[in-house]
Amino acid sequence: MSSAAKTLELLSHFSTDRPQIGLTDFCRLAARDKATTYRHLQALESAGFIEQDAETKRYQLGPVVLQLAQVRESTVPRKQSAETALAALAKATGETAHASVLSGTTMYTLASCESLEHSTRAILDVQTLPLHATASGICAVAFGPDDLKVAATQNMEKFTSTTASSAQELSVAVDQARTDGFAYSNSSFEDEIYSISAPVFDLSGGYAGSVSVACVATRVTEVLKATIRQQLATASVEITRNWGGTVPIDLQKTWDRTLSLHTPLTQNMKAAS
Amino acid sequence: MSSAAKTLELLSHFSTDRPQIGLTDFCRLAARDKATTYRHLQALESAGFIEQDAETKRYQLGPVVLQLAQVRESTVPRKQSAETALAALAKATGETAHASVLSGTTMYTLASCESLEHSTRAILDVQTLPLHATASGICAVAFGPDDLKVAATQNMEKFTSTTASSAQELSVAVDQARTDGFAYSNSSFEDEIYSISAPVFDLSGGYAGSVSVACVATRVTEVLKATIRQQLATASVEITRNWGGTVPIDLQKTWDRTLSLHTPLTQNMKAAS
DNA sequence: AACCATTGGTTCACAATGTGAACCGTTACC
DNA sequence: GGTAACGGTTCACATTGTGAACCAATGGTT
Repeated sequence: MSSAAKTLELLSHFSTDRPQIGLTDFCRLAARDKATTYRHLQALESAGFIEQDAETKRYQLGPVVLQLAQVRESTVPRKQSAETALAALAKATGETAHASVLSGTTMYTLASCESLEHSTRAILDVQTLPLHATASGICAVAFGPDDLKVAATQNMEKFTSTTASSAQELSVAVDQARTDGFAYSNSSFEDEIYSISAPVFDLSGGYAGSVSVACVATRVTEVLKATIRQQLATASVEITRNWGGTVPIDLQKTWDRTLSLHTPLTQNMKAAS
Repeated sequence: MSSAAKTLELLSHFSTDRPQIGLTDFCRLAARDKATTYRHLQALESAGFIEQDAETKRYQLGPVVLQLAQVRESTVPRKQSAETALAALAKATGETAHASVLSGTTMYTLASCESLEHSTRAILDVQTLPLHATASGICAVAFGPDDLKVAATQNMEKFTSTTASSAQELSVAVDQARTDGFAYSNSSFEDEIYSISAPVFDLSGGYAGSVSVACVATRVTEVLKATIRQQLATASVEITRNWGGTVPIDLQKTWDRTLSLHTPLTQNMKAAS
């Protein structure tokens, strides 16, 4: 592992829950020597990635990350162009909507939007999402590049009792996603969270990310699931359009079939032609 | 220079003008060996800071920077809480308003807002601002921590014919800023741009950043300057409040004096008590 | 088709840079 | 006034970084 990688790794320990970190804490989190950690922090600080609170001596993210984010968004405007669709999705479903993007073989959460309808709701921290344990991840494996299957089985950390722990289990979920057009996860990453995802595409024509709805598991019914699938399809089309792509026609047909199969009250008799 | 610092430095070459960079270009920009640069890029890529376009093989900023920015903004909400004031400032002055923050001895642009009033206007790229050559920087030296004076004289790159190139010249500008409550720069960083800045404070009680108006130099008149000063004082008070600080009372008095001295039509006879 | 220029990527001998146990000074809490 | 926890520093040691030279692929030129 390169020294630069170790240095960058330090930044990943910041989160909204832990926005300021002291030297000793960093040593614990990174499991590294104090002197080493200190040097790394110095490098980050002199580059503007972090700054030190003059009083508490603790470190926090610096202004440079805002600049980089601005450049990224002005180049590849993913986040901003997904947000309105997410808001609509959260409103229509009454649950938490979020979008994630694939970079390499890692899924990153991009934005999330909570519905105000219920007092209990899924809360997502900004983080990376494991491929094997989340609806977003399974969606990526199902509709993304082929190497993701391998990457997913590489690290199958068991987060909960229902986390897939073998390539077989994963395959079942992926196959389901392919036949349904939607990926599911039932408390397999975080307890009591049921998620459904749909893929989003960009101008390269390939899979770019997932749009998902995370529900409080106890609230899930077949009716809610049907609503979510319906809304996810709409949201995926919109975000895909914003990202310069188009939803593959056969996926659209898959959605149509799935939606008509599960519509609670028979009202929609169109089948995939 | 640490290897990590060299690696991080690569990221600074991204900008809205140059959002994608190839390996060879990086070598040129960073003046470093190809193998070295490649390893650095690999480290950045595996940490999610950059991603490679599969077709063109060029690199661009990755999703991680968005997450970091989100954490930073949710912790220290500088950018968002400055934006409404900047919009008002741009609207009231008809010129480009921007805010910048100090981290260590470096000034970083945080946000900018262009007025739509004129077809020609100042355009600011996201970048770091030299202390000796910009109104924001001089403002920082005048109202910020003492070590900035030294830092400013350390690197006095001559950007234009009017860039301050000696500690004396800088001192004059800084003294002017202290007696006026506003800092000025006349085409000293970019040609044809005249800027005025006011300091902004945060909850530590000290200088935190500058709010500025950048004008097309040919449009500057005494009347416009008076308007800008007036609006800057208002904007500084508002942003300072958003950042949890208060504008020092003696600075307020300085502003009052300056504003009354320069008010074109005698209407404001109050002097500093 | 042979040529050259340019690109991204890789190898390996060499040495610069990174490493961590032990250390110092300060603060804060019994 | 002992001591524990913190941020920061030193120095002998070795892991890690370095860049000239190399390879393979692409694309334009003669």
